[in-house]
Amino acid sequence: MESIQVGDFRFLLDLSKPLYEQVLQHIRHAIARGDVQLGTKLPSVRDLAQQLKLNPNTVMRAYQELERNRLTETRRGQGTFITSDSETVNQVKKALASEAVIAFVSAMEKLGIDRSTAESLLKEVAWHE
Amino acid sequence: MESIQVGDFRFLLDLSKPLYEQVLQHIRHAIARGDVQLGTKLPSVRDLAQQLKLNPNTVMRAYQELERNRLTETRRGQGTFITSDSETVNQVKKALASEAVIAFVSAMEKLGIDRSTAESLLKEVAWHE
DNA sequence: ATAGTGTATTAAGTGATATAATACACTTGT
DNA sequence: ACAAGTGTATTATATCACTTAATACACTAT
Repeated sequence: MESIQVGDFRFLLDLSKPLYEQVLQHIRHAIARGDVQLGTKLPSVRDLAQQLKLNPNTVMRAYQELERNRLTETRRGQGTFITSDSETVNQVKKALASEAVIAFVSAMEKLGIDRSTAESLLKEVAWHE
Repeated sequence: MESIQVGDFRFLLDLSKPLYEQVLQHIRHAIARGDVQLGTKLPSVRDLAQQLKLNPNTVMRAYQELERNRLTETRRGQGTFITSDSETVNQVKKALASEAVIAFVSAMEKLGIDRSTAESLLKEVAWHE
């Protein structure tokens, strides 16, 4: 596996999930983490496609999903820009975190693992902060 | 959505994931939770297929995956039986729990959420034990 | 003008999933 | 011996999501 650096972003693609989804998530996470400055321009669709060796349509799909989440804004003829509204970023971040929490709790319930046991399991895991 | 009861199992299928995977997970979770007695016989491939309105091949695929996990044993001409080895069940349960924990921690890391914040989020969730 | 943006369209290819129709090997009960 | 019920294998077909490809168009900046 080789990771590819494009601008502020580092991409590591595999075949486990749809490519457009991986591109979407890489950028979304970078924004949520605060790794990229708000208001800055994303690589152009064609640029990113070429560097990641993907079809422009595939990158396009990721970009459109980002805009649907209001994480980016499109300016015709100029490019796609990360939103400058930190509140939007926080909302998205919170929503994604909530999804992950719900998925975890759901998984524990399906396995019949109670709360205290689940908390013990969590503590056993190395946690890089 | 309508859930279908077959023997000791309750199935609720949708189109969000492969059908064979959903069948697999329903049975696997039932075993992990201890909802079914060890050593008992699963519905026959044809029976389950008919009741779930699936193709026998689809059910077959789920059953083969269960056997790969050693959660079931096949006796030619007799049927597919849940393992009697509770240790195997515990191992699988632990492995699945571990996967879920890792997925959760990974999600938090990707979002740049630290441990204490993640724990707070977990506490906000209603937890049916 | 020219080059660089996002965007839309149409076509084609690929792979995973699911169904369908059969056939075979084995076990149990009669 | 036979029939019925098991798991299993094979071949074919259909569908759908994803991806690529090749163009074309509208807009913006230099």
